[in-house]
Amino acid sequence: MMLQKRLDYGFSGCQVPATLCFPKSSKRKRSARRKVENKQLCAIDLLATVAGELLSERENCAPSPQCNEGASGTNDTSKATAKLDHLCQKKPLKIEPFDQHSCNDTVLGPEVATKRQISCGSTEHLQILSPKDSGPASLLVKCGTERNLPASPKVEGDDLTGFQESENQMPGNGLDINAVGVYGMEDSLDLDTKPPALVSSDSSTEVPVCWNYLPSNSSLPKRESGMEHVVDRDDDDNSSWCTHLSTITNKACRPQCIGNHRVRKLSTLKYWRAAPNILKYSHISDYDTEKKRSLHGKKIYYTRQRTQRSYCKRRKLFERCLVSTSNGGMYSRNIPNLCEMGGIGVEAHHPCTAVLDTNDASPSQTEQSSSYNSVKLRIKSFMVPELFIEIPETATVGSLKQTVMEAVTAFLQGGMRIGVLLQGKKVRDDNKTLRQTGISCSDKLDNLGFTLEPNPTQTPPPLTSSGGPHFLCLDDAVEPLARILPGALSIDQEATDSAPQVVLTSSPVSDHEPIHSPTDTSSLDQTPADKLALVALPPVRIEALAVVPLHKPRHPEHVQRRIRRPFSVAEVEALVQAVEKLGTGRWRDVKLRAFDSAKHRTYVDLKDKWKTLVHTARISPQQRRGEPVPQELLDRVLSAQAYWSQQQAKLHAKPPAAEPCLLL
DNA sequence: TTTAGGG
DNA sequence: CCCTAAA
Repeated sequence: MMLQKRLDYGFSGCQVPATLCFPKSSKRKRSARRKVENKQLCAIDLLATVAGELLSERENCAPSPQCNEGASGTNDTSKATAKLDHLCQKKPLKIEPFDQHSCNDTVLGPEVATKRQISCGSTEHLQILSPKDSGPASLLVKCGTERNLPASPKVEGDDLTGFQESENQMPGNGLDINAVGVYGMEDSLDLDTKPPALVSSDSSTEVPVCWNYLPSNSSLPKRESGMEHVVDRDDDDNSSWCTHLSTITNKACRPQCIGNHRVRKLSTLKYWRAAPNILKYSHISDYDTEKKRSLHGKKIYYTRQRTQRSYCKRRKLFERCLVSTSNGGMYSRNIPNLCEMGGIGVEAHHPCTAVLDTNDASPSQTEQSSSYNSVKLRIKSFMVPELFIEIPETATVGSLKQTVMEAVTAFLQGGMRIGVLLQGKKVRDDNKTLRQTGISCSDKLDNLGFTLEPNPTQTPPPLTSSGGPHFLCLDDAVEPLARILPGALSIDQEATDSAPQVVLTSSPVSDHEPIHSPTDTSSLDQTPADKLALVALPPVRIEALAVVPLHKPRHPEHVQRRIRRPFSVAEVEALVQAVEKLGTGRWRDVKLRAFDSAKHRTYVDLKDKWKTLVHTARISPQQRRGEPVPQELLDRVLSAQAYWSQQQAKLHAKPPAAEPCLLL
């Protein structure tokens, strides 16, 4: 155990690339609409098809001659589906770790992980790739007049140079299976230093800005340049657009201005905060988080405020790297939480904006344009839920791949569903047309998001992978930081620490936080179904859903926001009891007394909770949200608050006075 | 590190 | 929950 460091990989989601568009099955005339609805796939179903195929074909993957010929123009989504099926069946997925610090998308070979500096406490990029050598994988579904342009090849060279070079520059390797260049949008916007944009001389193409400054232009073989050959002319009359199963870093390296709807320069600091749940590295356990904090200092996760003023060269180098990845895919923000398995970037293509904007046009107008009136969405990727993997440092990259594959496979066994979010609200009625739903206007398309959801009717996937030395588990909604350690090490330090601890009070708040073993079902209040339901968290209000670059967890240096973990009534009870006893100014003692074994509750948390409790108690019950706290408890909160604030006032009044007695 | 308070 | 200032 001592000799074998383990690698904790937190996956906030794997991205499964996909692109599709579909007709807007909505017309003014009811009959027409019915016709459309009957004949064409509902958008949601189509999405499900895509996702399902992408996710299920991994088993049956016959070699494919090619799947990369451009799709022929058609409005028929059944053809589109067929195309998707075709693609999916022929394209097994692969799991590849790659170097986040290089634009090469360098795929690691089967070397030992340690040789690649995939080391403990760091996070490496992982991605789900389209199959190697399968050619440009286009999931493009033709709609309207767009044509499929040459897709970019995926680079899978063995050149590890970038990686190696970066090793000394980075505070650590990021293992980030999440995808599209989300790194440091905010950073990028604020830094003056940007890598030179590498712009192709080919007017019809744009070569992404890449952070490794590899020479790149369109004349170079794309397989060497490691960049996508992006053709993107949304505004063309031809509505030409090219999509592909792009890889994560490829996305990350996309040019800054590739279309009005593609890139938003947003200060993601704001959105980061606005969508903490999806942004955070929530798979990292508190333990890990705290470990990191202690390692790097508690201020490391500030973004620019800090990085700008106080960081060393290494830091700057890192941020330089962030810059060029700043324009990753567009992703929905304010997705409720990662337990809904992340958002999916959606891009809107408007072949005929005028039509889209003429919802109030006369029927004839609408009718006339209806054939041209389709909704084109580009789903850059699907995300699978967070996974937590622990793997020996001596494990090979190959086994890492295998482990990740098993994790993904295990999850996918349960079946998937697609959720549609429009402006942050879940669209539940599958029978509505897109137009009825509002998925037709350009502005709303920007607010469209997709989630992958586990099929609730399926049995949860096994928590452990079969055979291998690696164990993995799904993050569950309540305990998103769950992890399972390999073999005999299934009790980690934290468990060891907390297990023998004696809770001073009969506090119900012992820390059941991480799942330390597959058999640990002792978590309070949680049924297994709850644990595996990725939407089990309490409903989260979603404000305006907008599109921002996918916030994949950023560099591990940027410790992510912690998971929100609402206090249970039992915890509130314990807190109230402790505060009654100790007062409102001794949060550390409160923590020790009542929450000592709840590692995820800090004294700051308790103080904050008390603050909110007091507030809750003072507002009307109608205004309260979340799990209702018994009025009796709230009353106690108020009285304790009153009492202790009075005591505090007395203390201030006459300092020499003795400490107030614990009357309660 | 803790506390206190604003965000 | 986060972030900080101040103790």
